[in-house]
Order: sequence, then C-alpha cells, then structure tokens
Amino acid sequence: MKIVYPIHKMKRKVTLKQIAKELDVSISTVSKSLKNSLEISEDTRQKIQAFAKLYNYKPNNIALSLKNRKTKTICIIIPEIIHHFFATVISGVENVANENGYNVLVCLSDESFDKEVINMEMLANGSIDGFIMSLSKETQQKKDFHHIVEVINQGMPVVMFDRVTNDILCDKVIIDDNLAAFNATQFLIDKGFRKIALISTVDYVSVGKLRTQGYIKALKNNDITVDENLILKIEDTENFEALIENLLANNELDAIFAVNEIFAVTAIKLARKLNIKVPEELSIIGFTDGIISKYSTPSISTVSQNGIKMGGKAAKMLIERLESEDDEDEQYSTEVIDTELIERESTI
Amino acid sequence: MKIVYPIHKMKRKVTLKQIAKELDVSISTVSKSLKNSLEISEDTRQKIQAFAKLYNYKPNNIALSLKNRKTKTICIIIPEIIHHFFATVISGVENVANENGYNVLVCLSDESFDKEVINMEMLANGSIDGFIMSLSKETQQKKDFHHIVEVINQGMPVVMFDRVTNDILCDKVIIDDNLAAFNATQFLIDKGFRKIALISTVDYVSVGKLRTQGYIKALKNNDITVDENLILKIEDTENFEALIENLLANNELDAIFAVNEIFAVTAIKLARKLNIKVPEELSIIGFTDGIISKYSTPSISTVSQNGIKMGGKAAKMLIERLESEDDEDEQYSTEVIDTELIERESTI
DNA sequence: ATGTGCTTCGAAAACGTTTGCGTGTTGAAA
DNA sequence: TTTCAACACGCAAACGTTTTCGAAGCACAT
Repeated sequence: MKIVYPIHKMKRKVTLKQIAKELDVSISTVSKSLKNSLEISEDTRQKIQAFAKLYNYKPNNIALSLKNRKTKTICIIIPEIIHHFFATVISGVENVANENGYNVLVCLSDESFDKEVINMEMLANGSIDGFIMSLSKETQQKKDFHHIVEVINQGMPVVMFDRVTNDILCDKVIIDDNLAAFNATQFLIDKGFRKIALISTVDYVSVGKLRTQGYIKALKNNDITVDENLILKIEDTENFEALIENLLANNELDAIFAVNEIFAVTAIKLARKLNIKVPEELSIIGFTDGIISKYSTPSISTVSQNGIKMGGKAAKMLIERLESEDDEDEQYSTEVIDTELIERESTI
Repeated sequence: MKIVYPIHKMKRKVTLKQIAKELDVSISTVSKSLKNSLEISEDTRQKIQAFAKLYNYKPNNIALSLKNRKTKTICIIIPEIIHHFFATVISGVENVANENGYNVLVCLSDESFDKEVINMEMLANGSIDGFIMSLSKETQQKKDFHHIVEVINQGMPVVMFDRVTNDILCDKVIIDDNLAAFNATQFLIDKGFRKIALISTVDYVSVGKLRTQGYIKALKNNDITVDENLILKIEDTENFEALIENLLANNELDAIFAVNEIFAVTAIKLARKLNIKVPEELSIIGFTDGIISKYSTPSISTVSQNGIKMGGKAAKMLIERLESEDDEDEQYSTEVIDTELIERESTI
C-alpha cells in the first residue's frame, strides 16, 4: 500500500487577522484588498492578494453567515429517504440549490411528528434560511401544524410539497393527485374494464385520500357502481400481502389501480402466484415512476410523478422568496406539476 | 379552504441583547441567568428566565458555531442519491448523527470530479465539522485526490466509505468486496455450475475491480478456467442491454454473477426474452440488497451490503474523531462491514 | 477606620467578517 | 507658504454568543 500524499504538518485555516498581523496592516485593509476595493493602493492590494493566495485564504462561512444573517443553506424535511420518490425530489432540490449557491441540509422525520418538530425547532434558530418539506404521516394524522406556523411567523419561508395541508398558508408544489388518479382509472375504463380494484393507503395520508377520490369519481362518471370490497386501504405497518391476495382470489378483477409502486408490484407477484396472467387477464397501473416499475417484469404502467421537477420547482420558489427584497408580498402560490401516464407491459 | 392559523404579525427571533435592554440588565447577566449560573441571584434569574420563555428565546446557532468553532454539522458527499444503496447510507448517517446532536448536509457529486472538488472547497471553510464521502467515478478514474488531502491537512476529519482509495490515509468503512464476490461465486460453484458469467463495471470503479478479482479467484480456486468471453465490463453510459443479450445468446451459461441490481434484473429480463428459465436453467446472483432485488420476479439472490450499518458506522467514526479531545492520535482505522448472501428465487 | 469575604452584576474580549467614517499623508494649486 | 483635494489606510461597530475578570456593594470581624 503506497501512500501518495504524505501528511504535511497541519496548516490550519488562515484568517484575515493573521494575514493582517503578518503583513503589518489592519484587518480592514486586508479585507478590502481581497475585495479589490479601490480604497487600497495597487501595491498593497497585490501584495496582500499574493500572500492570501499563497496561504490559500478563504473567508469563513460561519462568520459571513453571522454578519449577513443568511446561511445560504436550505433544509429539506422528508418522511423517508429510502423511498425513491423522495430521493428524486432531493436530487431536484440539490440541482437548483447548487446553481444558486445554496447548500442542502437533509432531515428525515421518519414519519414521526416529534422528529419533525425537533428538527424544525432546532434549525429555525439561524442555521438555515428556509424549509422545503413534506409532512410526516403522524403529523397529517394529528393535524398539528403549530411548529410550521411558528417558523413561518418568525419570517422564515416554508415550501411544502407532495404531502401538504390546506391548514397552512405557504408556497406549495404538488401534483393533482385527484386528477391523476381519475385519468389512470379512466384509462382502464376506456380499455373496457369495469371491475377495477383500488389499492390505496389509509385516508389520513393526504395523497392517498385524493387518489381514492379520483378513482371513485372516474367510476361514477362512467356509471360504474363503487364496490367497497374492491377498495383496499392499507396501513403501512400491517402485512398487506394477505389482503391483496384475498382481493385477487375472491374477485374476478379486470384491473387494479395501486397508489404506489410497492402495492402494484406486490399485486403482480401475487397474481402470478394465483396463476392470473398480467396483463392478459389483469391489467395493473401503479403510481410514482420509480425504479421498481421500470425493472419489474412485466414492467409496470404507472402515473409518473416527476420528483426531480417537483424538487426543482420547490427550491426555485423558496430561493426566489429568500432573495426577493420586499418580503412583504404575501402572495403564496401553489404550483401543480404535470403527471404523465406511462404505458408499459402491465396493461393491455 | 379554511385557514386555521391566522398570520400573526411577525415576531422576529429575540436576542440576548433585546432581553437585556428590555429588562435593563447587561447581556452577560441574561446569558448567565439562562444558563442557571449561580453568579446571578435567584430573583433576577427567575425574572429573566420567565421573560425569555415568554418570548421564546432560543440561542442563535450561527453565533454559537462561530464562538465554539464547531457547527455540529457533518457533510456526506455521494455520487448519486437515486441509487438505493446510497440512500440507505444517508439514512444510517442521519440516525447516528441525530442521536449525537449533529445535522447532515447532503452533497451530490453526480459522479463528477469538479462537483466533488467544488463542494469540498466550499464547505471546508467553517461550514461543517467533517466529511463522509464515497468517491465519484471520475475522481477514481483521474486518481486526483488533492482536494481531499487538503481538507485533511487543514485538520478536518474525513471518513470514506464504499468507494475508497488506498492513496489517502483516513478512516474508512467498506465491505470486503473481494471476499463477498468470492463467496457469491463459490456459492454458485458449489451448486455444480461451471459456466459462470460475470457482469461487472469498468475497472476504475474500485468496487467493480475488487468484485471482479473475487470472482476470478473463486474460479481459479476450483480449477475453472477463466473465460474472458464470459466477463462483461460495462460502462454506465453505454447501452448495456445488447451486451448482456449477446452474452446470454452466445453462451450456454449455468449462472451469472452481477455486481449490481440493475445488471442482475436486466439479465433476468433478457433471459426471459430468450426463453431461458430462471432459476431452472440459469441462476443469477446480484449485489446490493436493494428494492429491486426484493420485488423482482423472481426475486433476486444477492450479496447484501448493509447501507444503514455502513452509514451508521461512518458517522460514528467521524463523530468520535470530532469529539476526541486529543486530536493527535493519528491512528486511522478501516472498518469492514459484514456482507451476507441472501438466497431468494433467482438461484436454484 | 481598616481589612476580609461574599454576593451580584457588568465590561470586555473573543470567534471572523464587512463597511462607514475618520484621519494622516501627500501633492498640487492658490 | 498656506489650503485643499485626493489618496491610502485604520478604527470601530455590527452580527449573537460565552466567559473571564474585575468591581461595587454590603456584612462582619479586627
């Protein structure tokens, strides 16, 4: 094992003060020189700049943050990072944040209300300039948003995405879950299917509820009676495989609309187990264009929810608000990101 | 749309100075009172604490960071966040970071050397206390690590994980890629297979190279001649499907060892296309226990690489180094995280 | 009257910047 | 020789903390 780089003796970061002392000038002279201020003579400027370059001077970000009262850091709070969708959102946020010179602090609420609160209170004290967040399940269930309100009232901008709430006034970026579900269901109906099941989440998850509404609306629009037996509302913690297997075994379904990838791919797997051919005998549509949908066999038709776009838009909105001089324009807006129905192999 | 929370008039964050002025005492008295210093009389202490609570005083983190010369923030730099493995690592880092009162800044290098350098230089100026990182492909290819060396020489600890290099002396946490690949290959050999293909990445990706070595070693150990035609080294950018299809069509393979999930699942998909039954006619083992392996049909046997554990360990090492008083113990260590062969449906 | 000790508080430095303003030194114009 | 820009630089405040040290006030013993 060869060591290419020997350990030099540590040279700690050099400060303005040290440069000033070394060159026997004042701190302000150094600072101004490095900013190419005309106040300072050509000579000293060059001398100081050369010295600073030699010692690889870089201004201390924390000191700058304190002085400017802005950190150039935004925080994104998400329920879980291992969900592909949230990972793509982070990716989108990172992109536009970096383009604008911002860094991104990532906090995971783990679907827990308390962690969400702690994170926000912790960071709202100068650490960051603003929040981008998607509500945890528990928060949506409790409907307790005081921590968010407090932060907003302190003058710190918040942008919510995906899992949002009407109870809070702020910028938001969402997809039209209701419409997307409606379209997906209508797509299945147009294929001639009438016995269409829904695999959804419990209602307190905002997007689950909205997607359920879209599904029902599409059925009603086409005079198909809504059969409660065909609607599964699944809690994350439970063993949902049995529920889905029951659904498949006890009903001669034409199609399934699942509100996420996991439910969709599980449905496919169980259909195979029950010798139901997908898509020949059963069509399946999922939600969220994740990695599973793409690589599953058959690959899964799905409602694509562009996380990168969503994150990018959220970051853009936040940064614009941060950098708008007159912060008194309390015109909050809600951006709707387009969804798209991607047809793959799981539908006829 | 009902608005539950009216917009109160903004009450900006209150500072020690404001409290001091309001109560007509000095700043230091306020500070000490809030820290329950015995220097201050019971009376004033209570009065000040009550006032501070009323106005919801919280110390400004940036000011504290400046004073203490530590930010309680660590940065993790990864090539891509949409890779499930890296997402799980972040998750692990977050866990132990939070437990220890640290926040996590996430930076994406996008496999680009330049972005890696920019990120590090940007943040090494006081913004954070230390780095956890996995090298970008480009960095591994160029073998240029000056940015990392510089940071380390400034006295900022760095912990590398997964994609590491021997050219840098620092704490590391890895899996034994060579051994894991050896074991996976041996597992296939033990099943009686002899015609075993390898789908790997190009050699400059450190883990790809190591896994290839493990594969070869296992073959040689069992007196199986290494057939270069059975070894695919794939660049990320190219269209690898054709390559894999060729491999399958032109060789009567017994088994495949793929160094990641995507390659494994693609192999399965193409085998199905060519009417090769998995696992009856062809066994497949992947690497990285991601979401694809679990939900694919057939589900994929794989070498599990515990990202959460890896991230947790890396964070632990970093924080311990940060908080060890005597920072002169230059004893760097390399932790090896256990891997595990998870048998699923893609192997007989 | 002086010294000692305790309680209670404030001044100031420090962390590393930026920047408005003051000041001292030039040189040239009056 | 005086006067006054123009130039070059330093002082000090400010951002919000923490903490050391000194000081004021008072009670008590000498």
